[in-house]
Amino acid sequence: MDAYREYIEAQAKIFKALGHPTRLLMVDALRTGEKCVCELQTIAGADMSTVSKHLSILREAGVVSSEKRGTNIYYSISLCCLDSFLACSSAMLQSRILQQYSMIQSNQKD
Amino acid sequence: MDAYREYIEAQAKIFKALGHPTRLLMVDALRTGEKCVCELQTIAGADMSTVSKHLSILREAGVVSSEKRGTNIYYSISLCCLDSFLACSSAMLQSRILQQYSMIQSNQKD
DNA sequence: TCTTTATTTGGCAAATAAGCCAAATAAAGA
DNA sequence: TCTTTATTTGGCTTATTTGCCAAATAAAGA
Repeated sequence: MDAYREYIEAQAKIFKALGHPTRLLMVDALRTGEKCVCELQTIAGADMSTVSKHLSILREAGVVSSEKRGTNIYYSISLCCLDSFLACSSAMLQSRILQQYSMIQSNQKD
Repeated sequence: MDAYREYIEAQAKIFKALGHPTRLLMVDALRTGEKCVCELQTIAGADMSTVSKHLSILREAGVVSSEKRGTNIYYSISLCCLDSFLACSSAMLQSRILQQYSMIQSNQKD
């Protein structure tokens, strides 16, 4: 049962890494292809050191990987199922909004 | 662009809810079917109030939903794609372990 | 109505995470 | 070699989260 605990913790680490707006924003941007830290800084709109720390959290969780090329370090997505993750959670959010909307409708509150 | 920010934040909230060992453990247990809070307490091995607070985080993120029946409140999974989430992240963890293992092998460190 | 049982809430202390500045590193170019 | 540029690390403060206790709630049963 201890192996199970470790496994749960590793899995939680992945979700936790994705569970921060700035990190998710950067990961979402990486879906169109790799980007260097400076590009990600512009996208995130945060201090370079903050961005760097967020990226290392994502890297340690296995969500992204980095490669140095020339002067820059390029980050890209390494969690293969990320697209389906995001598609799924996005569908869920959308259906929730529709549900709320229909509740408002049936209550005639608008 | 502000709607996008909101959207990212809502999505991050889902991941954040799953990003805690105790919460993920409970969610994983719920995959076999609904459970009352007291059952989840036994599984989590934490104080009842702690469990209750974790459950409300999961509920607010839309991961689980609750229904009162008789004396108890039963929680069940409402995030439809949870199974594929977990299957995917688990496959990813497994491949990472295999990768590390083959690295150890090729370095003859064991 | 009074208890009991199941669950949530309030409040607080301890642990953890975030974000910024300054300093370190590392590699490329002059 | 000395600068410059890109990125990471250390350190510190502030904000957030966690987890427990005690108290509140709510509904069922005696």
